[in-house]
Formats: sequence, C-alpha cells, structure tokens
Amino acid sequence: MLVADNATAPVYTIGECARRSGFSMDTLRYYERIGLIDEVRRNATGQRRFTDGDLEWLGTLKCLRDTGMPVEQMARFAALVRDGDHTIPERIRLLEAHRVAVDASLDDLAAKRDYISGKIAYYRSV
Amino acid sequence: MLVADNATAPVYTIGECARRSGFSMDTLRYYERIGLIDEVRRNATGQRRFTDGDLEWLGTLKCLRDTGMPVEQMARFAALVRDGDHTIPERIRLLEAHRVAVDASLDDLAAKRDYISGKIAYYRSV
DNA sequence: GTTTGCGTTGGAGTCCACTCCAGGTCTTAG
DNA sequence: CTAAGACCTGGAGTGGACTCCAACGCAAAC
Repeated sequence: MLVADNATAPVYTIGECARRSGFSMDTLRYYERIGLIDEVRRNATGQRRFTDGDLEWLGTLKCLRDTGMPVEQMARFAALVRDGDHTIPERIRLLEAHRVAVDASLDDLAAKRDYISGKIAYYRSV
Repeated sequence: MLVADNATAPVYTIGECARRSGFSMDTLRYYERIGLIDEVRRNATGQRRFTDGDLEWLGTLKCLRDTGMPVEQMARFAALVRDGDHTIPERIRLLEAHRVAVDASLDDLAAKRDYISGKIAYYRSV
C-alpha cells in the first residue's frame, strides 16, 4: 500500500511496487543488486521506499525486458542514464538498434502467426 | 549434404538437417530424445537419415518454438499428431489457444515498440 | 501490546532449453 | 589405404533470469 511521507511525494513499499511494476519483489531486489535500478531510498529502519520516479524507470525496464532485451544490455543502458546527459546520443543508438530488433521480431511473429492460422485452416478442412 | 537412397525420396544427415531446419544437431537429438520428433530413420550403421517429412515437421516445431510455445506443450502436440486423426479437434483447440497467445504478444510487442519510439523521439528532442 | 504479515540479507537453488564432452565408430575425398 | 571430418551415445555442464530459503527485524491493525 501507499505510504505517504506527509503531504509530499508518495513512496511505495516493495510489495506495492511489485504490484504496480509487474516485477516480483525478488526481481526488484535482484535488479537493484545488479545495478539495473539505482540504490532505492530506504526508511529509517532500512526498508525500501520506491518513488514514482523509480516506477517510471521500472516501466522502461519492463518494456525493454518484455521486448527481449537481455539484462546485460539493460544494465548498459542503465549505466548510460546514470552517467548523465552527454550519453544521450549513445542511448539513442542503443534504443534504435533495439527497435530494429523488435521490428524484426514483429515481422517474424506475424509471419508465424499466419503459418499457425494456415495450419488451423488445414486441420479444419480435413 | 543430400544422401539419395537411389532415385527415390531424399534423406539428409543430421548436419544437413540442422542446416535446413535451423536447429542445431544437438537440439535435433535432444528433440528426438524427449519425443518431440518420432524416432528418426537410421542407415545400416545407426546414423540418422532425416526425410522431407521430418523437415516439414521440424518447420512446424520451429514455428511453435519461435512463437514462444514451451517445449512441454510442443510435446503434447507431437503426441496428438502421433495418436492419429481422431485428435484433430484437440490439435485445433491447442493451436487456436496458441494463436490467441501469439496475437496477444503481437499487440503487446507493437505497443512496446511504440513506447521505445516515443523514448527515442524524446531523446532526440532534448 | 501482541499477533499477523511484510520486509531484510546473503547465498543457495531452480527452471528451461539446450550445449558440451569423451571416447568411440563411420564416411568420404584424395 | 588413410586421414580428416561427420556422426554416435549417455551423461554432465551451462547460461540466463530469476526464485527460494532461513532467520531475523519492523509495521500496522485491532
């Protein structure tokens, strides 16, 4: 659930962040450990408190992940983001290369969907 | 390379079959072991000789595999095919369910491609 | 203020789908 | 005939990406 600091920016427990981001709590901790997400803010006793900014970044990660980018390349992207604005041209290059890959897999997937449809039609005709 | 029996149906060594199917030799042997492909014909000394029929089936497997079907479900499909024509209605059900999944992942992938495009456009605008 | 359950850590374990290996046999090009 | 290269088997190993565990500390609901 949401844990408001007071009237300021909302923060979320790891459980709530998991629910909202679509990653499991274990995966969130794992991603933090390997540097995919920056060190997350903690409350006084050390529990993680995710911000809306964290969630937005997790949305980007989810998109990259779900489109087949390997964790290692996501880590490179995360490092670029950490390194500041002068890495923007390189981030663009990375995302463009990835988009090319995604487009290719879209085409491939569509062709294979048609093959499956053909197979179904064939079975129906038997 | 192609190893013709005589003037009849062509057969292929595992290496050639790998080249043509897009699966590695190890994967072909693995698929045979777990029942994804029927026992492959052998020559006198026990080497595998794949037929065009085997290759066609491998094409189907490749399609299912590349569209994200788990090996276990492919094995179920293979078992249905082995069991004869009375399993055709069930094969249709299986393929239709899979096509629904493929359509969903096409939609998802397209949406995420757009998200990536948006990200690129944003970076370009900075 | 206590119980129920959420969160912490480091490290080990799991799952899937291959992939590799050793130690041998077979095939084929020259 | 021989040497290089393809193929055989059973079983072990790999890689990627988590996922689970134990043993503990905190939180928050009543």
